[in-house]
Amino acid sequence: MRTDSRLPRVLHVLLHLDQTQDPVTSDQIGKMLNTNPSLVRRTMAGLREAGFVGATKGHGGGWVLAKNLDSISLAEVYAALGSPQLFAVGKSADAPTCLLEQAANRATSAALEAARETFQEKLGQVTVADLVRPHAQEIRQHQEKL
Amino acid sequence: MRTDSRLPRVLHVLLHLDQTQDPVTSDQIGKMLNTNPSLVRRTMAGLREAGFVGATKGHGGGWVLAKNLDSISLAEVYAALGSPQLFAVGKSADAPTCLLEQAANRATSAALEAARETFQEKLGQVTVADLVRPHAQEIRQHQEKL
DNA sequence: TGATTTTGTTACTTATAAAGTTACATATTC
DNA sequence: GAATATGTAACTTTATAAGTAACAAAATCA
Repeated sequence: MRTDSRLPRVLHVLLHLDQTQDPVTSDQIGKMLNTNPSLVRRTMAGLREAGFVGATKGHGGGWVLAKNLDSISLAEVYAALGSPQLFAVGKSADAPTCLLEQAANRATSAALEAARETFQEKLGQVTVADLVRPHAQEIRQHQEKL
Repeated sequence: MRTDSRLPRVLHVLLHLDQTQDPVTSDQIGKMLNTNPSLVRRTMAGLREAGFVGATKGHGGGWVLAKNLDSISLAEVYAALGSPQLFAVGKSADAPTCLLEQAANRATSAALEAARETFQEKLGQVTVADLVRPHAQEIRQHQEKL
């Protein structure tokens, strides 16, 4: 498949929404993302369900932030998108009978799961607001290690 | 795309090759992997170039191990495959001009790169031989932490 | 020598999931 | 009632590994 770019895209959108009070239409967002409004609505749906944004119809409608960006971690954004498939690499089969194949799958899965944990940890340590606060991210991560 | 299962597949093959002295044909390997000989040859090509296996043509030909499995780490196997694309998730664009998009990409890439490091570390701590030596993998990893 | 086996490689098709597109019902505002 | 937006369903496109077919080259066997 193509590379899934929904996470950076919605982060981008959230940062833009934070810069204005007025609702931003899917059409305007589509222009920011170089895509079309329908895809924007589909992609943002998860964030709406999670309560991070609100959408209103009709004249003057559009998307607005419904929560402060410093109270939303990147991990929550990823989850709101439905925790999309992270890896392009995976096991050979779900439940092979061959013991050697099982061993190969176990080792592959173990490395992938460890990587997934790191990914989730990293996302959990950063809020969306941190992204535009230079070095805040590094400081926060350093403090967590103490 | 489909999930890339080359890593567990070639690990599976290496473990099988270790169980016999005779060359194993691509056709026989194809039956183990539920695929066809041509794909086997294509997939194994990297391991041949890396010197992990050898292939001989003609009657009685096929694939044989060219190196001891306890001297091959999973990281080396992954590299021999050409270090395939690990993630299904990625940045929104390569070099966006929007500063907010840059920030979104930076954060996404940072989490992915941290995950990749974990993946590589994990693969580096295990040899192919470890896969069929129960608990050897855990012991080795525990020792590395000391 | 000539038939057979097997790899090495190229070219092409299929499968899968996100991206992209189109269309329209529904809701809100003017 | 006209215009503006979202919500959603259906469909097409794209990208990449898997899968397939075909054949030249090399090695073995009779």
